[in-house]
Amino acid sequence: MNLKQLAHMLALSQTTVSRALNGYPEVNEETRGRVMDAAKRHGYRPNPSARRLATGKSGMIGYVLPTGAAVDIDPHFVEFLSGLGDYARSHELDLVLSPTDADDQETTYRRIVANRQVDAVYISSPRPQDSRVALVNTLGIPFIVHGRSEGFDFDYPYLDIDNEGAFHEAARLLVQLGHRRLALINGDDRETFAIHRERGLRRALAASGLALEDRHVCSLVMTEENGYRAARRLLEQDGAPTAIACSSLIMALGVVRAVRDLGLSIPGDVSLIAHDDVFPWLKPENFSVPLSTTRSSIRLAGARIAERLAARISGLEEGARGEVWPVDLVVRGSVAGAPA
Amino acid sequence: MNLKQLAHMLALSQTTVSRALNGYPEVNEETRGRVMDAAKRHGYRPNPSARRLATGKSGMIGYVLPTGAAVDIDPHFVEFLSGLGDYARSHELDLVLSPTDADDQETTYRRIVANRQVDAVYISSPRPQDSRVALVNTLGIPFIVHGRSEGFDFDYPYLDIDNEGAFHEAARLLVQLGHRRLALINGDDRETFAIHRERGLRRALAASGLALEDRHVCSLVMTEENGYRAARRLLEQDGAPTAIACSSLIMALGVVRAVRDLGLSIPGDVSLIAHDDVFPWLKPENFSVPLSTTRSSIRLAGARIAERLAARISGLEEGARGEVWPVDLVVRGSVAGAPA
DNA sequence: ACAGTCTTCCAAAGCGCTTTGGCTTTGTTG
DNA sequence: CAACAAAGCCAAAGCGCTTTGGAAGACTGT
Repeated sequence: MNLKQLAHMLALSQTTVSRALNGYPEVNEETRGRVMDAAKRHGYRPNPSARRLATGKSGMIGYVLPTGAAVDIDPHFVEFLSGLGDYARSHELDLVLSPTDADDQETTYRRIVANRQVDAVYISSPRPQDSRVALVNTLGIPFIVHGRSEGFDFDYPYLDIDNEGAFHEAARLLVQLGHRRLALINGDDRETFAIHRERGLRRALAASGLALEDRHVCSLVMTEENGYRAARRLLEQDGAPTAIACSSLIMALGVVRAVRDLGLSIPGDVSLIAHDDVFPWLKPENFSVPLSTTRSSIRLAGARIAERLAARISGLEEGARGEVWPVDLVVRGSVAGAPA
Repeated sequence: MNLKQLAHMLALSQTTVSRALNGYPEVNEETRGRVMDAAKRHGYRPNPSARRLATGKSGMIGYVLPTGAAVDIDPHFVEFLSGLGDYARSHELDLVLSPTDADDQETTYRRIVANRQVDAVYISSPRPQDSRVALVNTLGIPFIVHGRSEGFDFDYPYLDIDNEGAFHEAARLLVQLGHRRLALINGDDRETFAIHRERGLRRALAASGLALEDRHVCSLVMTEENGYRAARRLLEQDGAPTAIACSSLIMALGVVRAVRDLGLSIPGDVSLIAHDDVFPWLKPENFSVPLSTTRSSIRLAGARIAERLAARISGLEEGARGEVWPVDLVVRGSVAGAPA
């Protein structure tokens, strides 16, 4: 059942039917009623291929998915996706993933924009002066950055959490508890979120006349194994830290294992705070010692980004609006006063 | 730059240019050369919207993503996606995710097929007599099931791992080591994979005149917390099992925690084997006691499915070919002889 | 009653590609 | 050399929708 047939059986022109269906004003409400009704009765659904050829709109949002033998997709992605789906589901928005060689994302962005394959894109895990942000900004497609880039001479729309504030608060708490030697087990420090977290931690220390020693900072891909390695390295040093801030729950698993292997205890010998993106399958309160966290639901962020992208597509949102969400500090058993 | 312009500057008809570009035989090779050359030089890329309106082919594969407030996307999905991307990346295949109310996937399948939004779909986490499989089969779109359904009067193409064989082997090993009371911590037992694993385990036990007691079987969503709960329940019983087979590495984390909480040890008091889908961020060899596993890379499965879908789209693969991959049993420190 | 203004609808022109059917031109064959 | 086939190319008709530029009829005010 296509427009032509529908129009014919209504004894109307395609124009009128099309307009009636799409809510244009120049059609009699009574006629619109008839059209809507017939459309529903016959299960008419406009052909999206035709519509997109005519309008250039696809009703989809895009994400360039960096892949490659040496590239692992972040498990956080699933949670983000859940959130995106939460919104998209009720708005008939689809998401198209364009897998791309991680080193050549630019070509793909250009392609999907030139081809009008999607109406908007989002960018995740941005770095300072991220070339993707600059590119997409000039390409003129609606977009939102999940996270933040830095060092541009233009503004752009983003949604980020207050990573700096989160780790600032976490560190402040630890310092208050008497800790003097803090350590940071961070994610890839080429990414902005990691930079912000380190900054927040440093700022809190500086406020008390303390400093973060370089040897107390680790920056690694966020796996359990790397958490373990980092923690061992830190804790086996002379002048080992008495408190660790950790950028991920998965790494924290490794940290806990390392602490145990070394015959130490949490929080007796070392306090631990990790960032929690809120996974349904791994909860900080269920760690052998309940884990203190800085918490922010990445799933909610996914939903919000879908919402904002939809708003941008339909022109309801404009300009370079940045949105920064506060992060909860949730104190549980894994922090205590510094050992004497 | 569109076809019309390109044809005009080559002083050829659109027909010929189109045919030259798409490898049709009725065009002189010399002409084809000229066309190809000019196309490349001017960076001509056919407009996919137009092409798909004309051909009905979209160059995308689809996945209906069940979502909802109570629905969590499986973290395995990310690894599967990595694999899919590994193949898709080099073949300009995009993946479109259609988020859908988990209870109403059928509508979405009908929609994406009716709309010709994608050229093929895959289905994951199938259950016996899964309605999605039956539906998609009748809709006539190329598809592959990741996993297996059962109880149909038709065959269908799938890729699955030998879950039954895997858990059969695992159980056989445990029995050989003298274990008499095995337990199973399984995933959602409405899904085929879980049924197959239980079947494999039962079969191995039966071969030695043993049986799997109902109270020794747990079926839960695969989270760390559920692993913990299940293990506690099992191990606090009278006649507690001396060996546990577990369907997921994430649950195994919880099992290990429970064992520790109960003052027991692995493998002294209880042996543990888990299924490992191979995550980059959580490795069985790094468990406090290295974990024995049945191992099969879900990422490779993703790549293979993409490959087969592409083959089906282009007509290279036909019929209801089922493909079952063997599963490795990797023995590490978490299994030992049954306690006396 | 007449010009002017809405309101409501329509015919037709795209959007950019593929594909059908046919027309030349060249080559082959008896 | 006429007859036929094959090779190489083209014009035009879709694919199914949106949108432009009117046109006809109904309504207004004078």
